[in-house]
Amino acid sequence: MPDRVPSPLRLHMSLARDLGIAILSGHHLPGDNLGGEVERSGTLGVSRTAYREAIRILVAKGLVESKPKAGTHVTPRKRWNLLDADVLDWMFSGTPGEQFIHDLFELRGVIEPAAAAFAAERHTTGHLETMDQALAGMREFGLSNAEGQKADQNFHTAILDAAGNEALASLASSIGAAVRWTTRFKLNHSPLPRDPLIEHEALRDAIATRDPAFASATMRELLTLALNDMAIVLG
Amino acid sequence: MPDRVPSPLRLHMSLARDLGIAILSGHHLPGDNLGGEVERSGTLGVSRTAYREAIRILVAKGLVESKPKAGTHVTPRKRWNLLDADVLDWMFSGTPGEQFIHDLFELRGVIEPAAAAFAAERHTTGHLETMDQALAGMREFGLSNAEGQKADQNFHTAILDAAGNEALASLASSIGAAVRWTTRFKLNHSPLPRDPLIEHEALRDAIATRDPAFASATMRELLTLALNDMAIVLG
DNA sequence: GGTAATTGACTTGTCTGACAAATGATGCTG
DNA sequence: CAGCATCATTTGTCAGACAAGTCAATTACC
Repeated sequence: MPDRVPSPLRLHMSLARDLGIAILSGHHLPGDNLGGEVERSGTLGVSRTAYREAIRILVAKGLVESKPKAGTHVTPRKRWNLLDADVLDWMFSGTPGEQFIHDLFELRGVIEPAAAAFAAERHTTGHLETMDQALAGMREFGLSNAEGQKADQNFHTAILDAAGNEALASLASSIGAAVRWTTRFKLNHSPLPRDPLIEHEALRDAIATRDPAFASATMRELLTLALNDMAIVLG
Repeated sequence: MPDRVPSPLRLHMSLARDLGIAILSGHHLPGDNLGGEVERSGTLGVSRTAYREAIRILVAKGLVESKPKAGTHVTPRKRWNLLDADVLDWMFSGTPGEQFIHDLFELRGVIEPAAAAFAAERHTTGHLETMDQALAGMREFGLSNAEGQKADQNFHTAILDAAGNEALASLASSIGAAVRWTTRFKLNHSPLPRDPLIEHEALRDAIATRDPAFASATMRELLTLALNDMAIVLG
């Protein structure tokens, strides 16, 4: 299977991405008017149709709202779906604010230990297998390349999955973004990043023993270490 | 200010809503093909433009995906943004599955105690005022009408807000949906629902004392009682 | 003179019809 | 039988028009 390169983004998605990034990066502030559809689509050199579809996407993600005569305005930050997969992607395409990184990790600290506890109670052999495959991937490729990073992400997703809670599982993409950011950030700032494989294996075993409190504590440990690594680099 | 009635949904949003509900209610299963754009927009009696904008919204929320020649397919459930405000609205416009309700409350059980702890540490007087206003609303109107239910929701949102974490705050709409459902459900099934005002006031005071552990425990208590109420009604 | 209803102009919303681009399926070729 | 070229179908994009909505100025009326 020749690694299907993801088909280039459609125009409307590409537009939504560009506008989304412009908003998330602070280039357009909440309350700002993006200008009329005809005017804006004109300067962008695209049809009003494509531009409107892009706006519909942004509206769906809570970044803007548009009313007749009033135009398209950036919504207050509180209304943004910050945990949406695309929004996080757009956020991390640049350099997100330090505060937001902190918040996202704090969310991890809330979600993942709880998920680990549930996973300890409810996991099936299938979930363990997925986790083991992910660990094997991390072991084989290391975290310095895309394959290994994907494996890391798969490991954390598998735990959310094993927790047997759809609402929690919906946060997998958000957590995944944080996971990706961690490795990317550490690789950029630290020449020899500590290999977190041991803690991951310990976590897997903790879940396998079906001891919720133990699994939760082990997850907390893993997150603490990950956070320490970043704190050290940040100074 | 004469209570602006929310302008009727635009056609594309209305279409997205209808299709979204059809998907969430299981009328269209994951993998199902929604049919071609021309065909479908024809039977719905709308233009392809409006139909396409509706599809863009559903794509943005992860419910469907469309590729040339392949058509528009419902995505696997795992890809759905179940915590999106609109998706939850659509979900609760019908009768959501019992398992999902359970999952959502379990998520509340993870998020809200943690948020209460953070709120105890970080809240400002402004947050306390908002909470007090919400409590006043609950006291004045009761939970049997829209005003009071809104106040209840505002109270919980204020706590997520006071936690000083944007990522957590993004879950406000999801939590809010669960809160709305609780009261609606209890009112429908129990003639004299227990008034949860006392616990809310206790929670407010717990947060005001700036004792994270205490605030967290009080929140857990409130949630336990709410869950018990529902369990009793469910039998 | 001030307030409320009316009109007007501008912007988003919707429709129509056409062409471009992508892709799954078909059938050909080695 | 595998791989490749072709084709037909469907989504993607474009252009232009009209409908519906909303804000603002203007007018009418008290």
